[in-house]
Amino acid sequence: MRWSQVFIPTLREAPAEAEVPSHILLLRGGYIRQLASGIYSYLPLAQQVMLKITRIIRDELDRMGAQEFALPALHPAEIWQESGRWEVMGPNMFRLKDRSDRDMCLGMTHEEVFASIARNELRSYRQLPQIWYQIQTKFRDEPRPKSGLLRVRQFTMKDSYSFDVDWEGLDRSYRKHYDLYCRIYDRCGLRYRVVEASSGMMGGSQSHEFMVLTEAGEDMVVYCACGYAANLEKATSEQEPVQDEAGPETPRPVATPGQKTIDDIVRFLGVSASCQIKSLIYRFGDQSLLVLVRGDHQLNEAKLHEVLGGEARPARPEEILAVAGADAGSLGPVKVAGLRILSDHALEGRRNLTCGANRNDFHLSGVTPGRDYPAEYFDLRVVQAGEACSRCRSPLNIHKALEVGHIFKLGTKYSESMGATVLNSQGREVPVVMGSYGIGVERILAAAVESGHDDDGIIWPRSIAPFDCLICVVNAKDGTVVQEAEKAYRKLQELGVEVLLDDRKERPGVKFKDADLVGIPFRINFGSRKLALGKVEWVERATGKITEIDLADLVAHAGSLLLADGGPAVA
RNA sequence: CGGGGCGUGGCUCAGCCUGGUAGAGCACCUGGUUCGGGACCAGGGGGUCGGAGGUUCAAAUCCUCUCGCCCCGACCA
Repeated sequence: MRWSQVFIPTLREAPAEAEVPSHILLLRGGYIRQLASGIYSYLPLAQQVMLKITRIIRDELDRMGAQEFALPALHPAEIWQESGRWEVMGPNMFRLKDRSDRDMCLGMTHEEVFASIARNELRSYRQLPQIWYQIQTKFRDEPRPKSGLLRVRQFTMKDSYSFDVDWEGLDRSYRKHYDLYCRIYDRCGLRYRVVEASSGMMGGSQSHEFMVLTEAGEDMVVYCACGYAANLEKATSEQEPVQDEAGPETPRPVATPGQKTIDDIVRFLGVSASCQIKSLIYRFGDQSLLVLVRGDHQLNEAKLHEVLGGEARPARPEEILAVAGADAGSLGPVKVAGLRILSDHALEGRRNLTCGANRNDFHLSGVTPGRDYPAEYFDLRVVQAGEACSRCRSPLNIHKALEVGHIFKLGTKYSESMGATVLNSQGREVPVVMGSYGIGVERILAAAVESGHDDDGIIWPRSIAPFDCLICVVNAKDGTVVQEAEKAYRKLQELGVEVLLDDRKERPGVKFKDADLVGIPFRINFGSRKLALGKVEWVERATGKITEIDLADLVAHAGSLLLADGGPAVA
């Protein structure tokens, strides 16, 4: 392609709405434009990248024996009502009515549609396993779209679904996808981690997320040199034992006027945070819960939801007062009537702790769990960096990360609710065991920019760059330069190299700035002075390294460098 | 949804507090000079100041409402 004929509207300055690097650079580089909050148009360069990524995804899935479908994005309400998710999805689902006033929606995901095909068509275990996939647009009315392409309301997802007759089959399909995803992200040039994750609204028994470590990410991942890695929502750790303080051996009220926070009590009573009980009141449905964690720990709401099997929310101030007779800051588990008490394991077996007295401006010291209050124990705390890995006891790391893929063992959740059954080898009717697997295509693109850029612009991994290389006509008025560049352009194209020719009548500085911004991995400079000596410059975008090569060797050089491997591209 | 911020030529912003002729840089068009890291000179085109209502002799500016966008908290690829 010729730059003069491709629409690449680069911007000198970053639009005010962009904050994260990928958003800024994709706008400035002329890749994307925003249509509305969380809705973007992909311009020709971005479309090239999207095609590169989907080509890799297709290639890997097809090689695995998965079959590509194309399902509708527009769904009738019925199938979502059958699975129960018409309600569950709430305002995240784009809903509309057709001309006959029937409820419809835009697909957020396609378990229901695929399950409806499966239940109508799959009859026998002999037809299994099946792996079905599509690369298609998803619509989710996110509460808060943000960061350019990182969280949007319309996006492209590769979603695949496996159907097996039993759980062993699901394990195999799941493992295949796990390995497949690793190959896909490797080929896309991403550095990622696979972490244990919670399944959220998808339901199911086991899931892994594929995470790219980046500051722009919205998740936190916990990982260890030994290979342990988990989403912070799911992560566990070992803790050092804490020395209990000496105390009255029986709960004793202490006046603590105006002292509300854990830190207040540390200063006021000289009791360390690890010897305090943090008491939180939550509402779960129409009941109130008292949730306890150690004073220096944080409650992990995701774990609480897992334990409860549903969403709980923090109680409002007036609810707290009604339930406990005191305000937040003076709450505790001793002598609270009629409340289910859920405690983190870290409080089990401790003695002489300090907590609120359920009376404003008073605390209790000498509180011993079990003796002074009953509790159910669960893992409810947020892991903190530096705590010991529960596998190898090394200190854990925590880093921000962006989720680029997620695989779930769904089990029979959808096949049961939607009646997708087959006869097994014993002739018994059993629900199909399903898995579902998703890749966010735009997120791969955005993650690549987040982890591949410098002050001048984007640095694409070679495998997903919009072009393999750029020929820069440095001196556009020099007829010989133009002629030779055109000749090289044609030769490289014939060789099968995807090359962009910057044939614009611009000054060199403008072209260099644009080239760096757009981020094509290699730039070949055709300049008057060097060309007179029979040389051109081969410039590597990532390093800025310039190699002079003989014009006569250019095609061979490019061919060996750009068409070589076929294996994983290097970022 | 709660909290904060911003809407002024295509882009970045000034002007608003203290009402009185709508501005700058970049981009764009014409001519000229430049030509290896976002050139310079001269001339030119382009804006219902997000929208509606109000106050006023007079509103980009003050008031009310509304829409949009961004950011911070609970969700997800």
